[in-house]
Amino acid sequence: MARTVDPERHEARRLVIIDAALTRFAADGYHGATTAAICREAGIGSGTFFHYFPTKLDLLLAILELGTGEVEEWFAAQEGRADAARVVAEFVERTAREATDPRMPGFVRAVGAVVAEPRVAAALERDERVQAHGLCGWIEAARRAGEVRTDLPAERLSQWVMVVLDGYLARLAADGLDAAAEREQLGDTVARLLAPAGA
Amino acid sequence: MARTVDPERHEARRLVIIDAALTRFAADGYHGATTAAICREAGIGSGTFFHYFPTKLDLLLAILELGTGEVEEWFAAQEGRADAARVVAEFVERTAREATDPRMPGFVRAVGAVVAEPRVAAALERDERVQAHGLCGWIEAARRAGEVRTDLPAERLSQWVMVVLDGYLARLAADGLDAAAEREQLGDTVARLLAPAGA
Amino acid sequence: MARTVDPERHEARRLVIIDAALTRFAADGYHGATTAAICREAGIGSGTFFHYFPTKLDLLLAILELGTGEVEEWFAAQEGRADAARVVAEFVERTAREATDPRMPGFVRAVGAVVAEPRVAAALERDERVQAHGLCGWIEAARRAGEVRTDLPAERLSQWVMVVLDGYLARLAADGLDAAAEREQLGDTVARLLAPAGA
Amino acid sequence: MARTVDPERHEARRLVIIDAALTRFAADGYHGATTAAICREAGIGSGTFFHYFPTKLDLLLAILELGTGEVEEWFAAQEGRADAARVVAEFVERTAREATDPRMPGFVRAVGAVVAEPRVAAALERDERVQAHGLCGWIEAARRAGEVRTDLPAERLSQWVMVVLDGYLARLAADGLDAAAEREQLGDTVARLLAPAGA
DNA sequence: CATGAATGAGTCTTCATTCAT
DNA sequence: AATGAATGAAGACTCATTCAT
Repeated sequence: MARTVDPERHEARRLVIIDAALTRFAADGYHGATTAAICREAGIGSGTFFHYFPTKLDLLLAILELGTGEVEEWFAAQEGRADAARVVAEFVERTAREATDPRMPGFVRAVGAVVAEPRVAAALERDERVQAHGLCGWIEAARRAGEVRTDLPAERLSQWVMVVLDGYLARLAADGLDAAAEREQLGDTVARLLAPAGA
Repeated sequence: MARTVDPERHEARRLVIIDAALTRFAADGYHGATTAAICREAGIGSGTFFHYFPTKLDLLLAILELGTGEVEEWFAAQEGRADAARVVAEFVERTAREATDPRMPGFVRAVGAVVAEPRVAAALERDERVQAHGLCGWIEAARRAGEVRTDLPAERLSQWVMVVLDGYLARLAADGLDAAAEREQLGDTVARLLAPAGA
Repeated sequence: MARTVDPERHEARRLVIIDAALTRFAADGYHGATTAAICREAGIGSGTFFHYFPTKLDLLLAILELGTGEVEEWFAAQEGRADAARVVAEFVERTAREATDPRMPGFVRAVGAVVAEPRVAAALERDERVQAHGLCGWIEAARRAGEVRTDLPAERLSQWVMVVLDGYLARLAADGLDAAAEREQLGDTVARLLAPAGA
Repeated sequence: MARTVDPERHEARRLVIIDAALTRFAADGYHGATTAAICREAGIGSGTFFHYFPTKLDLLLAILELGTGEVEEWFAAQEGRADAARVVAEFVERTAREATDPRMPGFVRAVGAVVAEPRVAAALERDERVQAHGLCGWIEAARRAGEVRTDLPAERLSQWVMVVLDGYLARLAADGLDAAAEREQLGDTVARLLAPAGA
């Protein structure tokens, strides 16, 4: 009788809810996406929802952390590579690929609606730190290899790479850009940004 | 006889409310900023609010339109100038100056929370069209003057300038960038983006 | 300078407001008719409204009292007549004629929405008393003349005449009846109600 | 597995709310009866209210439809009877019995306050059609049996029966009539209305 | 007198969250 | 574990009424 807690089943369902939430948040915004709508999308009852997440906000945070974790893992997987400039370029490509999910820009906007919440601010900060730190290391290495301009410190350069990446995501949301057509251009823009002074 | 209608007083008060709303929206987001809080900030009663704006959403739209109008006027004022590349640079500077208002990034995020609303989407689209159209003309002129790369059409280039501007605003909000320190860098980044191929 | 209070002008304007209110109340109900709408209909400012009536409710009461007064006057004008049964019939006709104003049924319903208000209840009671009392006297006289049934006291008979009159008004409102076509039938119905037992 | 859905419990509670609303509407009118007051009367939380009815207006409509349904059922149950005139009389009695609920007249007035609402108008129209149609059939039959006057078509006669019924309800509300004492008189009045010409 | 801008108390309604089953 | 009925705090908005001009 005693249903042993099945961690796999639990995790699978958790992911279903996260995916449903991503869809609803992206389409309707954080406040526009009611827990009821998320439950409907996930095919669960409202009571079940709160078995998995104590709060609607916790669900948002879970999605955020999932993303941060993936970035962390990605950088961890690059450890030891010698072609620093290539790593930076591949990170940009990776981000562009992520942005291919049509829900991404909407989700980013949804998160923006709740940054006043300290826990969201913290999660966002951590995400940015992970990205900035990851980028910074490789940009520094590329700089030493003479593949990147030296008039600015690596920290600021990685911030500016993130400026372009964030802007790219924002313009996708605004329908100003076509994700498929502009992925290449994104790489070129970052290249121009990082190019040594007299290239 | 006593015509109490004082259009100036009316307009002044309207601006007070708009300013208060800008503050609250930026700090708490669209949904986080209650009409009560906006009224408190503006020093008016809740009834007065709805004397000036039929809806909280209409207030947001009024702010948006105010911004669009200023951009329109700015471009109208440049009409006839011959130094196209300089105009583009000045537009970027102008945007950076606007971004100096610490409420700007927060407000942009607040707007993002309501894009699902058709009227907001329309207002946003109009704003982007005005910016894109204004930029596009001058970039085209600068291109003909050989001051801008020719491998991409002016339309796409203006989109990419907006990528950088949007990203700049977003990173300011994320505290990744320091508005005062990076304004110059912004100009340089756009310059690199637009520079002719073999510069 | 000293504008002497012009009682005629004042009374005229008062009637304009009353007329406008009758229109709005009839069309939108008591709560549906906002003071703003009544002012618009009357062509006055909202401030002026409260110069003439301390309260929206007082306006309703004024209309009610106007009606009661007219009934009172009508009965006073019949004083001394000898054809009692004819007077009763003429009162019914008079009521049917009043009901010709397309706003009447709507207004009656509007009043119904506020009977919980003691002052309205009192005004209504007074109106009914005036009608019942007026009718009762003539029915009594007609009864003595053998023109009206004697199995019921005059008080109850006048109540039943009012049942038919009230029902007539209600059905007009419900579009069940056509005012023009059924006025004659109304007289016949009351006649049947009052006819001596073996007629 | 635990299907919590208990349709009986749901329906029971729905009826509790309807009953509470009938009480409040009757006492305070449609606008005077706040949802809060209805909830208090029903012993439920404000949130529960909207679990059962999407809108205060929908609650009113539900009551209306309940009444219409009962009339429909009543007429359906008479199907096949041969004593047409008796059926008409019994319908009048039935209506008088309904009017015994002291909340009835007040509720009717409450409905009157919202007839401007199209949905209410439609529900009311349907109710009247059901009553008129039901009555009309039996009056026609009675007419053919020589038990009812033939100088007016059955349609108009049923309208006039409704005039008396509506008026009866209205006078009860006005305290002009005593429900217990006058029920018999109601039957007599309708009988006089329908009696063949030379009775 | 006439005006209409300003007011705030009061309403309906939404929605995240709890809990008995 | 899963469910969904129940909850009530919170928020946008309406409108009769006041008052300075």
